[in-house]
Amino acid sequence: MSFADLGLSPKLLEAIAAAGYETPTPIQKEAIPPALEGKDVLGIAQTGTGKTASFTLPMIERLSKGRAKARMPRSLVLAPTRELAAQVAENFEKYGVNHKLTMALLIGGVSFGDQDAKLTRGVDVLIATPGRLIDHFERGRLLLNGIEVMVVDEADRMLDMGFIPDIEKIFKLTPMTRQTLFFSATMPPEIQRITDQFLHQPVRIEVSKPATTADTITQNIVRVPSKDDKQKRAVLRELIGKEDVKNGIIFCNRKSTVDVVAKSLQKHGFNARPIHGDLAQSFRTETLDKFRNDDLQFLVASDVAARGLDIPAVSHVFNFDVPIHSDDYVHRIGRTGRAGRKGAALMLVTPADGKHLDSILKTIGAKEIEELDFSEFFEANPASERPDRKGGRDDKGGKSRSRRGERSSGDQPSRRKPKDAKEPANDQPAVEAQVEPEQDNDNQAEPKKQRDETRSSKRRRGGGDARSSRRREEAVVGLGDHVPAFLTRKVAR
DNA sequence: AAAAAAC
Repeated sequence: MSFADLGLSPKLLEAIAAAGYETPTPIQKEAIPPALEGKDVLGIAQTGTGKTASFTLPMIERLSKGRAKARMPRSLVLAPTRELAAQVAENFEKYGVNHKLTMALLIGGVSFGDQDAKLTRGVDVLIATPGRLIDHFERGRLLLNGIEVMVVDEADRMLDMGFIPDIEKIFKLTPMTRQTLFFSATMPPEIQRITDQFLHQPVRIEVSKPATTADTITQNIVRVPSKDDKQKRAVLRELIGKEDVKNGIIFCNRKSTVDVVAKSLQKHGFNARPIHGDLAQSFRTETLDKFRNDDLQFLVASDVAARGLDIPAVSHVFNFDVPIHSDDYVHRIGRTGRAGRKGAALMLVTPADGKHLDSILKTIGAKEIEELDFSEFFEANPASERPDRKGGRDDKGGKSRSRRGERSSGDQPSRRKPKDAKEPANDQPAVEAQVEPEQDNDNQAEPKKQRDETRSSKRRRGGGDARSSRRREEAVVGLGDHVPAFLTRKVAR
């Protein structure tokens, strides 16, 4: 079975071959033919299954005939995160090399004007995260009634993120005659309801999970006696030193922990950068690019990077924190051992993590994960009375130029009693955050703590609560004097 | 116990 058997055109087959693919994956085999016929597709599949190409290829085929009008895109792909949207765009570029398709990527955190200019010129493919798409729409810069194909990617994740009302709204703005390709890793009731409502006799395709746990990934844990993050960071360094790490992702549960761990690794001379949703988009993009190009060895990440991102050939995944939901564990370690390669997943487990570890073991269907013996390390470095490691840090920390001295006391574990180690990460970012190495974007320059507070209070006020989204639906914003009547009218379906 | 996403 080859791509040629799926009914794709020579132009497209050439691009696929040029990209180095020969055999379609199961979901591609099953989804592409009905999609080419114009049928709706409901794909139940995770990332790593070749899902993206299963919708980009038939879309390119379909869009190769016809031309886009200004502000009326012909197709729309919705993705939950900016990175994922950008990845879909790359996919279109890769497979669309022989087609003259125009494309716009509407995501937050980047300039509005460039996106708008593209919309004005007319695009065949619009790829977006829901927030920015609706923003454009409400400014009257975008019409969705020319949509021929609409794709919803990672729908269950959209549900987790509270995007479902937005998705429904967007569905209602597109013509009923559209073709819908809908993908979700799981089918919770809310998602089922959406597909019942908006898909027309879809071809349902379910592919099994990509080989995750047992097959290609070696999983281990390290028991850490203290839940002091400082000790965990020391263990992490020790662990990295013992492993033959080509490149690795280090997952933390909190954004603040991501910052601290990244800074700490940098100070110890590791090539590491943080990625999470509070960092400037330019920095996120740059970091991922570096990681993909092997210019970066360690990506310290929140769960923004746990799902969906296509980062090939990661040799190691480190779970600095035990994920709260066992699903997240599966997604995190799924970043390694991809495409049949070998991978290692290592996790730091403190006594407080027992419950979550149990649920992870249950989920992956294992009685236990083999434990690495770190007793010698802990004997040499007991958490409570370990001498301040600052000295050890300083001799490697030539990069961290400023103000280290004035806050030395803040970083001493002895200052804190185990009881109030409740928010271990909380006071430490303030300590380390300003030593930001080679970053020059303005977000980074602000004192971090304040930045976080501003953002979270903004979110609380503005965030997607029902009232504000209703307001959003009713108000027509930014259209000036010329508001076409059909735009102020609700679209009946 | 979190994270993600719009100015």
